[in-house]
Amino acid sequence: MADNKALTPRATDFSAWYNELIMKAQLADYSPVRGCMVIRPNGYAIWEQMQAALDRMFKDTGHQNAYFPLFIPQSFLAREAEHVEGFAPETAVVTHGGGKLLDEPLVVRPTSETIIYAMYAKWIQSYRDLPLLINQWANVVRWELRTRLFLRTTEFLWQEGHTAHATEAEAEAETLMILGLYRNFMEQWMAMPVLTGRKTNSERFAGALRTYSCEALMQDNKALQAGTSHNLGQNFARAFEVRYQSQEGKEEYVWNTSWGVSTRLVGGLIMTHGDDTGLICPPRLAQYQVVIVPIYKADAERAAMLEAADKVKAELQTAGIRVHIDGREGIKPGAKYYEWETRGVPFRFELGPRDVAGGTVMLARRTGGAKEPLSLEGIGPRMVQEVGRMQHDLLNAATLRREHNSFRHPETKQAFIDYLEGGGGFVYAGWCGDPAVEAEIKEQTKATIRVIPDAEFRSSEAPAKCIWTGRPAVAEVVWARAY
RNA sequence: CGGGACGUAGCGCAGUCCGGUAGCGCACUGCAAUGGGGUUGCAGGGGUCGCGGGUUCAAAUCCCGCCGUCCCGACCA
Repeated sequence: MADNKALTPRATDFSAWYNELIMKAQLADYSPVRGCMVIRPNGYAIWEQMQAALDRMFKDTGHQNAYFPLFIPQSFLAREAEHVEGFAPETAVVTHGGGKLLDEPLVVRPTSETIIYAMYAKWIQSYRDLPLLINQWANVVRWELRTRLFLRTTEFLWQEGHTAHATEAEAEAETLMILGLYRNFMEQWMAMPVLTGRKTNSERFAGALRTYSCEALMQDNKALQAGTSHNLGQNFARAFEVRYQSQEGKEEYVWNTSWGVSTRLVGGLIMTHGDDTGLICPPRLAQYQVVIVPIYKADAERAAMLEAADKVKAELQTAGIRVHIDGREGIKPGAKYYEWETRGVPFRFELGPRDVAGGTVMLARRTGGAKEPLSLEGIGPRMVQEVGRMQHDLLNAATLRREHNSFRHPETKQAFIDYLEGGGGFVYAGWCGDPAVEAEIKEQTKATIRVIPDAEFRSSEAPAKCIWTGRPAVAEVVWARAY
């Protein structure tokens, strides 16, 4: 096991807390290769739960999985001007194979648009082939200078959806549908509230027409871009000659979308719910939703408690609850409690002789509150209810925190600056639409426009003026320092 | 790539100034007791002191070179 000391409190050093939590909960470890990360079983289990939920959602909306290769001919990347400009600086390039210099270097995919649309060009002939809705689960490599476990690593795991449509409207509808799907996943599964909206041009995906994103606010009041969905327009279709014959018999370029979420979400989960004890994993994503700690003295008691635990486990499993019995010997119950709390298990059952005699278990919730004896009668349905409630409570608490750390209608430029420099979260303010102003604000405050928010997130009264220049505002935008 | 710090057991460190048997805490292994919130006791295992060279009877320690890591700045899911 890892060391037994408490974590650095979040208030003391948030970043140290984050790193220590990951080590202590054994979610990941540093690899021998700089910037890379080993995802350990505890961390990978969360990712697997995420994958399972998202994969179901993608399939329910008509997508199929496929797999495209890791290596991309370097020339492919160059075919779309903005794309190559955006990604070339951070690619890893393979120059040798089998001991020989390659005729053409191979890029290790930083994202797969180019190779996928090269293939789509072969597969799509007619409007009858559209829409083409494909997703892939893959690893990608981006040669980052500054890395953080889960949040930004040189190699990371993700899914990337790539679709082709006959019309711009269809592509836009797909882009927005996925944005909503992501939001739903983040709220309902991760219990992580997000703002949705459009990115400004400077934050747009390299090669996209428009980029939309989900933005979450972490406990240190920094924003996390949690997922993006791009309307690629016909940029890649033109670069890769992805054309189809329309119903009217005309040759047209397809309209593409691409969208992705990554293992970064695990980092978002940690920084949304974690506390000074460790991880708090929302029950819907937890590897184990309930851990049973048997309590005993003599050997005879141990056997009886384990047997009772098995029965409880079976009942919970029947109700669809994921359960683990911690029957390890030589570790005191208290030590087990701390360990499972660090790992974020939502519910703990303590099961000892007194409970068995009384037909109860002692329930402890990871989110706090007093321990509570539960009757074994109907324990399955009861825990299903508890899972739903904790899921709801976590989302609620995170939403309240975000709103508490949001600032609408700063009166003056100085108030805007003060809020950001004082460690504030999301600031809603008017913007004149000038990219130079956006850059200047970033320069001075380190904050960027996270998103031009969707209608439901906008302030009831739209700001009339740009917070920086006083010129007429083209939109209300959300500013924050970001990961 | 620029500025700063640091490399000694799995982790955290002391020892380096002033050369002389490689240590401490935690973790780990075994046994026993303990067991409803981080358990004690006893006994153990584990080190090319980042790498290479030099000085010296003798180098973790002094000198030279290299490598690596972390933090701060320019780029980013």
